[in-house]
Order: sequence, then C-alpha cells, then structure tokens
Amino acid sequence: MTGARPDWDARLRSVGLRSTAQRRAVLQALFEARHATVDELAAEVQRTMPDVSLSTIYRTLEALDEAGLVTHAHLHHGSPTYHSVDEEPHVHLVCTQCGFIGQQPIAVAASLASELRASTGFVVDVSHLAVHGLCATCLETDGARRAGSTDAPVALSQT
Amino acid sequence: MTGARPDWDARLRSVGLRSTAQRRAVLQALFEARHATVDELAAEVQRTMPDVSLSTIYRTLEALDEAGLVTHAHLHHGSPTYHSVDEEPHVHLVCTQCGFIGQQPIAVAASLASELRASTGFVVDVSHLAVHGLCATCLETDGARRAGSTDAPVALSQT
DNA sequence: TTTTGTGCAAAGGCTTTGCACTTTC
DNA sequence: GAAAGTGCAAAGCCTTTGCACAAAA
Repeated sequence: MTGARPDWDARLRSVGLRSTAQRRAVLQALFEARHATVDELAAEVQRTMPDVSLSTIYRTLEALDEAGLVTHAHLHHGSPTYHSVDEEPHVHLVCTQCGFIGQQPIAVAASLASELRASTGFVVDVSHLAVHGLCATCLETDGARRAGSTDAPVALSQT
Repeated sequence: MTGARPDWDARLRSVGLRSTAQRRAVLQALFEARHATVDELAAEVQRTMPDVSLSTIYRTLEALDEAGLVTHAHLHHGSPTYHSVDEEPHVHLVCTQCGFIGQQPIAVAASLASELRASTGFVVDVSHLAVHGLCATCLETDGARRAGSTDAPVALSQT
C-alpha cells in the first residue's frame, strides 16, 4: 500500500509552499487513495496524525489545489473529490446508482474535446471531467429486473 | 420573455403530482431560465409570489426531479443546476474562469458514450454531463496575456 | 373529507474564519 | 526573528425536517 513515494518535500518547495508534516501527510494519503473526498482524506491522515484538524485539511487542499499539486472534480453532490496529479490524467465515471467510481484514460474524451474546441472554441479540462451514468453491474441488474430482452440496455439514459 | 407555455397543470397530474401554484411557478420559471440553481429559481419565483418559502422550492424541485419533469446537473461546487426537460437534452459547458454556462447538443458526446459503453459497459447519462474548461473568450484573454504566440492555445488544460 | 402540499422556524451538516500558538525558513 | 501554517472554537451557509395549517382532488 505504501509504494514509491514522491518527494513531497521538494514538490512543496518547488511551488513556494512550506513543507509541513500535515501537508506531506495529505499528499501521501491522496497519492495512495488515488481519489478521495475531504472527509475520507481527513480520516486517513488522522489515522497516523490524530491531531490534524479538519480546517487544516481544508486549507491544505485549497493550497495544494491552487498550487497545482492536486486536482479535484465534482463527482458527488456536495463535496469535491480530490486526486493526485501524479496519476495519469483521467476521466471519472460515476455510477449514479451504486456510487461506483471508475477511471478511464482521457483519450476517450479526445473527440469530445476536439469537437467542442472546433465548434465553440471551448477548451475542455479533461481531467476534471465527471461522467455520470450507470455502471455495467447496475445496468445488468436493472436490465434483468426490467425486461426479458436478452441483454443490451438502452443507451443514453436520463438519470 | 413569457413565450409558449406548456400545460404545467396537465404535466403535473400526468405524473401523479398535485397541481399547485407554487409548482407551476417553479416549472415556468425554470422553463424561462432554461437552467438555474435553487436560489436563482427562488428569486425568480418570489418575484411574483413573495410568500413561497425556500423549503417549498427545495421540496418542489426534489419532487419534480423525481417525477422526471426537471433534471439537474452539477455544474458548480455546491449546488445542482436544474433544467427543464422541455429543452433538447444537452451537454453543459462550464467555464471555470468566468462561470459562463453553455450548451451543446448531446451529439458531441456520442463518441464518448459509445466508446465508454464498448470498453467498460458504462452507459453515460449524457444530459447530466458537465464539461468544465475555458470558454473562447477567457481563452483569448489568457492567451493574449500569457504569450505572443499567434492564437491557438494549448488543448486539454488542467485547471 | 381525505390526502398532499406549504410556511415557518428550528435543527443539521459541512465549510470557513478569527485568533493565539507553533513551525518553517 | 519573520513569515507561514496549524489547532481550536465559533460563526456561516445551505439544506433538511417537524409540525400545524391550507389547498387540491
């Protein structure tokens, strides 16, 4: 679980932030979790540093985000989900039924991006992209429950 | 501004909801606004019906959403943006810099949807899709400020 | 008349903020 | 030693909930 660990210390300094134990812990926790919400990160960090306050987590993530050391996307209703920039940039898949979160290389959004770029001049921030829908598992369940039709469910569902 | 007005009364009944002045007002306001957040809708509705409470707006939107008379997408941090289902289903473009919200026919996401479907079995809810990035205007401003390079900015920005 | 919806006000949950103290540089 | 960061607790926001009253069917 504790694989290769980037040099957070250097990273922090390189963007002009001070290297503190709390910040390194947040970066490391996020690195391991790949993506996590504020409370998930708080729980993880506090496992080893119980005294880190929630407000520090919030302020840290804000600072790291602004500095470009982490990113976030809005996968759920209330709170943003952060992820390490060390990961391959990716698109998020969010199952609206079971909450499953998947990832896909940004290549899947390449045509979307280029099309939008061409037609409207809009430049997509692909790594921020959250795609909602139904995962294969939920789809299967639904399909089985809903009809006798062999397998393929209807595409482009609408919530 | 008050163009053709769908028969909200009938719509509400058809989904088993009672037709109240408040609900019709919310539907009408959303129909005119095309998309709006809770507070925007509240403001609009209260312009003509000052006594409608915020909690009614919340409960109404929840009921309408569940009934399929409105939809929502998460375009901003905190709150969902609702939109009328009378509109053509569309993808939302959200400029992370100026807040501009644009729309595009869901066709632009067709290849994304089919690709995801094929590779992972995930079925995208296209009308729920929020694409973040930079609009042409902000891009131009940035580009001009940032460099002397002729025009085209780099694609796939990362916040 | 019964059932559903609304208003008001209070309760809740998550996030932000102020301030004194601690740590980094 | 100065500047930046942290902890704690209080303040703020937005959203939900309980309950009595009003409106719809």
